[in-house]
Amino acid sequence: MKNTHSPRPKNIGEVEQMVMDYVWSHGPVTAEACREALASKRPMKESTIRTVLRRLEQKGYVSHQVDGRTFIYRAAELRQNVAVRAVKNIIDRFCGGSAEELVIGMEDNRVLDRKQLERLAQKISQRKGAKP
Amino acid sequence: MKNTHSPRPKNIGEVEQMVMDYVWSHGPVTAEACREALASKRPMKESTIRTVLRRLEQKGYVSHQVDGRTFIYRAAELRQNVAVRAVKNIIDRFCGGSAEELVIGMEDNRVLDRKQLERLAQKISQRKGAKP
DNA sequence: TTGTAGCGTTACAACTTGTAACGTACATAA
DNA sequence: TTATGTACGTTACAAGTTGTAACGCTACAA
Repeated sequence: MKNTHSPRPKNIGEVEQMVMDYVWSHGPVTAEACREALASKRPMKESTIRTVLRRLEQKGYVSHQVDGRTFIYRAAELRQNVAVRAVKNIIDRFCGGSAEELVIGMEDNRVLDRKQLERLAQKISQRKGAKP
Repeated sequence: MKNTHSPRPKNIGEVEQMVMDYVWSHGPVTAEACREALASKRPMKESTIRTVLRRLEQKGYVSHQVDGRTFIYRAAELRQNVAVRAVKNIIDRFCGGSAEELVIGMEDNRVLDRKQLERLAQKISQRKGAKP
């Protein structure tokens, strides 16, 4: 296994992750809406949630657009794409770019069970004909 | 997409990763051997490499065994398993535990190309009959 | 004009990561 | 037996990250 080190992507903290979850689940949000939604799980002051959102924007996870005096934040990328990039990074770092062994290893480690693997194989075959 | 947050695993730094790469590639190593091997890419003082190895041990990536006065460090887990756990974590955090969409997304994002997907499907089918 | 909603600036503590000087324990050569 | 070197732990420190928030500024409403 070779090991190509790609530039490590900006990590995401625990609170940051929570906020992203909310932004991904519900569409564009204001800081206040976000704060209120997370209030039960994670009470935050207004300035706190705003700092978090600002940092998420610096990291490229969200972007904002101004509506009057209010910032509307929205996810800059699909959740799935972020996940894929994160996985790609792991593959580069640990598997020399080859994802195949990894996926097989996912069964050995029960990340995917046999049923999921079968559905997976099926989906893959369905896509055989898809355009590049 | 639900989102179950599993306890986030100890991250691994850049130098730590390099050291792990070496430990994974070559079997059990002493601190000195490790230091010499990485010297061209990353010159480190003796105490530095030892600190790194000690921290890696705290994080559970390596374990050591004493031989006379010398510590022999060895990987505590297969590289592949660490990779799989890292991926599993991403799946839990981003995909509510379902890896399938992720793998499909890996083609859309060209992490896996069509050929790899086909080999993958083939490998999966080969394993259909394997014992659990 | 004055309160206030909504944002940026600044700050700070805890933690992580890379780096290393220094100290300690033990073995071996002189 | 003493001096020396080997191999390790302890301690430290700077830079970066993350969570948290107080404060202050500005524009709009009453």
